[in-house]
Amino acid sequence: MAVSTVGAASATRAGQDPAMCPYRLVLEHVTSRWGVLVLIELLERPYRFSELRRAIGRVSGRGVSEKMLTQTLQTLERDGLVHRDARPVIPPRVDYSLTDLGREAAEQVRALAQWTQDRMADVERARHAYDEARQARDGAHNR
Amino acid sequence: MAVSTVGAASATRAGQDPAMCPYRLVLEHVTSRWGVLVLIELLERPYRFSELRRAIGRVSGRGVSEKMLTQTLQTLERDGLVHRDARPVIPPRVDYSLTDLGREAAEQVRALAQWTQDRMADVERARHAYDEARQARDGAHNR
DNA sequence: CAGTATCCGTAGGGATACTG
DNA sequence: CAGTATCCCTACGGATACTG
Repeated sequence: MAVSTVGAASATRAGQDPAMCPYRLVLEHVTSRWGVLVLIELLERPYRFSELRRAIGRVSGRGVSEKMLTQTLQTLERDGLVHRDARPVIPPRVDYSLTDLGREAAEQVRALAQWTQDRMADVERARHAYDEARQARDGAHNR
Repeated sequence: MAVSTVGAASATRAGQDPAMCPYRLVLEHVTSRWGVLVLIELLERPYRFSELRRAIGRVSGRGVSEKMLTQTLQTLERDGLVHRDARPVIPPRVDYSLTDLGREAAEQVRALAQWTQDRMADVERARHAYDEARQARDGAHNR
């Protein structure tokens, strides 16, 4: 049975909408495109800004824009998940790391990401089955 | 230490970009705004289309549009997480439920949502601290 | 009821240039 | 290096109307 009140949903644009129940906002920060990646990477070790940027955009297509990374980090910092350690040296050096709270979140996110990877085979099979069924249907429809 | 390969990230627009490593796509489907809510609701019990629509948009602001719910459900169905049971009666009746695979995903998502709720107090405190520190800084900056 | 098809607005997010 | 400030565009997602 349900764990408790999680089943109570809300909606509206995510962004800054004040009319949304507060926990949904945090959830969206954590599950956001870059939020997910930032948390997972920081679970490994602390990172500097540009270092993190490169780490995230490692594989395929271009990575995060500076703007988005900044924005993501600020949001997560404000929520108390990420710690920002800016040291007044030249050139500037800023290290980002997880807080205890952030680590808890990151572990859950990583678990989900890991699950996704582990189950990719099943997903791929489901997709092919779906696509073939669809094609058969559309074919019948057109003849 | 890291569980394995999850730390390897990718990027590019989520949508249908073929150049993104496949598991990231599934992760984005699962963590998408409506995907999260659909999975959590369906964990409770099966739902009919409109019923699900209403259940999701229960609390605050307006809920999901038909379009978005349809799209979300189709994506999740294609990924093999949701089962669609369309019965040829009049009026049409379609029930959505979780597959075994979907249930695994949904449980992780619900755990994350639950965690978020449980830790809201900490998050709120962090936010106030952040906002005050920021205001103090900006104040000093302007004087 | 359960969708599909269209039109359309907006803000999410990328690229670039500039600052401390 | 680590950001901020701007410009700009597209695709996410809402509203509406129509179909099976």
